Amino acid sequence: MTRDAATRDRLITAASRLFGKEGYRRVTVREICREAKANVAAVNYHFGDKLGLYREVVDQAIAVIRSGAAAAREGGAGLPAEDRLRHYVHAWLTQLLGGADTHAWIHGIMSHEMSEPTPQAPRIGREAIRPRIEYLSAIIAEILECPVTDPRVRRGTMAVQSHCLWYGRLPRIQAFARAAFPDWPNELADGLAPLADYIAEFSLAGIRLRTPTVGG
Amino acid sequence: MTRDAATRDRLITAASRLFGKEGYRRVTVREICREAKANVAAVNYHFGDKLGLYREVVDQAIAVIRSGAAAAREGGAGLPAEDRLRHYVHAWLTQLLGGADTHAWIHGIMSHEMSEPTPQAPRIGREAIRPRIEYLSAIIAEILECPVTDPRVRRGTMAVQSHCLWYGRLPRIQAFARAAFPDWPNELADGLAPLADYIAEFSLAGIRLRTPTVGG
DNA sequence: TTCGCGGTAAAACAATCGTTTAATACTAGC
DNA sequence: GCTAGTATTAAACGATTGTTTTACCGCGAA
Repeated sequence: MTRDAATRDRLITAASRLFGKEGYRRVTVREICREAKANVAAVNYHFGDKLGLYREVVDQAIAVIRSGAAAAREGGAGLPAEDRLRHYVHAWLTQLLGGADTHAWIHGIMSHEMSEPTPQAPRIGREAIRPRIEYLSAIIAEILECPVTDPRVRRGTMAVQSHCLWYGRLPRIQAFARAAFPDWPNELADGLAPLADYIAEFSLAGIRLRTPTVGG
Repeated sequence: MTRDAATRDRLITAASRLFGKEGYRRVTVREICREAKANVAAVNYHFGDKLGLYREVVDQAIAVIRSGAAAAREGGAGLPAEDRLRHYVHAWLTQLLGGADTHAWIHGIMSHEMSEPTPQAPRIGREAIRPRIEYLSAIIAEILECPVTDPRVRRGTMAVQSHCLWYGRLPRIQAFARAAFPDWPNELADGLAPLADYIAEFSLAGIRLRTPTVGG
């Protein structure tokens, strides 16, 4: 690895952490370079411009997400649909909240892309979110014994998605909650297994409803 | 109403819309003044600084939210707990997605405060979110026939909250979804009643689970 | 009228942003 | 050991940000 690649890597590492934490817009090039111990011009030299660096970070994020989705797919192979959903929720929450060495920055980027999209947003939708949605939809369609085009499949998928992504922003949510309720407990005090179980069972109960969704 | 109050109001109106759409940070003072047809110095003259204007906008947002929560409380008075939850979901989604004359900007502000907090975030937590959480928690505790301090109440509340807030960002979500699936349908094609019903029934099914949440 | 004052306007302020420049330090190839 | 090309550095650039300044306008009171 040449000197070049070293600072290149340091820049990507720092940028990943910062972009994940604060979003593309809020992070400054100077901040990245300070953390990477590189000169201010390093970003433009190695990546053309700030968006070029971000594009590279998004590349890595997409790759990790896809491999994670593939792992979840393989890990659940052969299991009945409901167990595959339980497995999926577990795997995703682990990826989201798994600890210090986790890829939390990735979902930080996706979360920020949701509230403040960059030119990379469509790519993230196509290459990172789509495989997830397709996998989850197939599980739910199997549970409901209906085609994946059924509206209930889409809504059930959104329900699981929203629940998991909500807890993916747990630190921020708890900061808010503790402003309102000072003794709000730490949801992960007993690890994330109880939480993942709750989300899975809660979702399964809702998905299993076969009644048409019109009216009360 | 003096000339002064007129531009003051125009500034608040423009700022509410823009802050709700883009968040505090991303909106510029010049942008607000251009939309309000006021001079660039008007913000500093009337509100001290940009944050003072934002504080005033947040004041109004909190007032509207609290009155909305009070209306939902009264509208559901006397009903059984499950119907109160259905009513609550309906009312909230209406406020979130009700149309052009709605207060969507309010939840835009809250959504942005979640991913990019400002100094106003704790106040929003205390004065806007807390009453909501307390009301919803009381409903769920009644359904579960348990004290509001039970962890299942908190998790059930978060489940409803996450589901509703997810659809509160429906426009952005659909933009993302259509990048991945070009023919993603419009969830509100038949109005928001079917969607609200789905969310309510989905949530009730999950909440009704009495089984302890540990293990599978 | 003249004065005082709240409101508005144009211009400029300092700070910060992403980016560029020009010079220097380093390394590989002959 | 010299050269060519790459990587790094300090400094500055132009654009944009929130804010301040200064002058001006309109209008009721003395």
